[in-house]
Amino acid sequence: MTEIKQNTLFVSTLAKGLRILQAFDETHTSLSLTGLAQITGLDKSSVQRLANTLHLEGMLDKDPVTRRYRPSHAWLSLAYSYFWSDPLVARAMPKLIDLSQRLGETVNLAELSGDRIIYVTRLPCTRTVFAASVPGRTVPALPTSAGQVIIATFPPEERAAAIRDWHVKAHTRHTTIDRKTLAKQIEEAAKTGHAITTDQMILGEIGIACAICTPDGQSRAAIQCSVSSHHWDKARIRSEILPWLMDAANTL
Amino acid sequence: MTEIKQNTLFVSTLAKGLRILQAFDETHTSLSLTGLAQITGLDKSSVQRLANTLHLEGMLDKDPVTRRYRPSHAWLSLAYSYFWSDPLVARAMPKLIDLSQRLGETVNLAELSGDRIIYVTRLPCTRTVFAASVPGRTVPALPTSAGQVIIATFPPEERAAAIRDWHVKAHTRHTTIDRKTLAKQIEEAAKTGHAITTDQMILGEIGIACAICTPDGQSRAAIQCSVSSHHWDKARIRSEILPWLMDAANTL
DNA sequence: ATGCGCTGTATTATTATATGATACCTGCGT
DNA sequence: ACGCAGGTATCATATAATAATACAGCGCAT
Repeated sequence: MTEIKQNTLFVSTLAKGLRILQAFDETHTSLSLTGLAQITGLDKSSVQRLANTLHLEGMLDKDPVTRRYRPSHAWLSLAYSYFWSDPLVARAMPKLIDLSQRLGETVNLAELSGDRIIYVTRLPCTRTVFAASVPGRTVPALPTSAGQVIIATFPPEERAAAIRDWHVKAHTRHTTIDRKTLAKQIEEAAKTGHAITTDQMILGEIGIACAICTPDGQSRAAIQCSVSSHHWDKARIRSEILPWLMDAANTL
Repeated sequence: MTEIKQNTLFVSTLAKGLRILQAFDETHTSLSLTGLAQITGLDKSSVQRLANTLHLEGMLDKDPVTRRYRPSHAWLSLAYSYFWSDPLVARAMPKLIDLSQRLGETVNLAELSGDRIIYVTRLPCTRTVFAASVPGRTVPALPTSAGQVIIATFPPEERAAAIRDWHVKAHTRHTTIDRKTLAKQIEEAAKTGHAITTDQMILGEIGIACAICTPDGQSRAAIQCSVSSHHWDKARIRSEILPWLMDAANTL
């Protein structure tokens, strides 16, 4: 079928099984056999066998009456294993907790994943949209505070390449998609050591981020704080939030 | 190899791939090829092909120098999909946030998963051990506050079966493993509508839980709060924490 | 330096095993 | 009562996973 990857070290059956798992997302919270077949593009019979296997192995729950499949608790167990495998999580967690208590605002550990930012751990302190309160969400890196502050640590060519090539997508009507503007913002982040963005992914949300650097000065992660623009302005953010964020990021 | 499950609807290759993923846990945060082979019991060649496939599909990161495999960010994306698929998470999140702010203590959404409790979302408010601060952790249901309060909602026979059959394992030297005692505690939970346990999974930790019931009175989930026994005693917990927990659980 | 052992990589013949077409069953709506 | 959609079960076929084997790289000890 898929003609590429005719490598003998590539197990296409397993790859197909993974496509079943990845068919579930924000909009597809439960899927029928035929739904899975449509999304994955796999044969109905294949989906039947693969989904059945995933079910027997505890990776998919199956509603006995609707026969629809759903992600199982095992998906959370995998995340749990991830948290242990990422050394930054254990190091950052106590500082994140302190920060969230001190600021009374949502703080996140964000990491670079390809050209996107993934929120690895989130400590929501105020009611917000659901997507912003659970870990694992990914968003384009370029227009977000965490992304900008990470890119700002890159050597010049890599930084330019990111600004030129990385994908952006408007999530709100105010998402910055102009690459000239993004370049300026990233340059600013390089100078000041932080980035503040507004209305990028969610309207009314301000993001503040500081990079977590390795000893060589490079960065793949950031500490990020999300606040409401109804309660905060940039001046107050700079005086009341930034110093704490900076300190936490620098001691990691 | 595995002689059972010779069902034509069972794709053993996929099942083997899943075993690779599940080889990672608290103690195995990164694994070499041979390490994977040992843990999974699979042939070295199979592991090579399966791990390679998982790597190419973005499910495993590979350290280019040590050649060791690690969980990838994709594992968090799966958790993200889970959060959307579980309707309880979206309903509970705002209440959990309010609770954590009001109490200033760690609150969790716990669900029953077989004979174990899985912490689905966690809002840590005080520094604690790492395992207690990230979602996805599972523990035996019987001795934990959340487990007891859930089992307490079961009809008599199911409750008895759980107390008799479900697995328990001592995590601390004070973990309750005596089933008579557990039966009493669960009966107490049925009467009072809540459960309070001490030193069950972590020394110095007190757990308080209230069940989240469906209209028919059954329960598969609980709101749980963890506090330190150095700062709290049962009387103060009952007066200052319980009413809020109860309220949150009852309105879900 | 030399050789050994360990771990990861690549290749191959063999056949086990995934495939997808097909037929059957069930429940729902008309 | 009927047709249809979605889920389930069966089966012949050849694709694609298997595991044995050989090769390469690295560290370690002699």
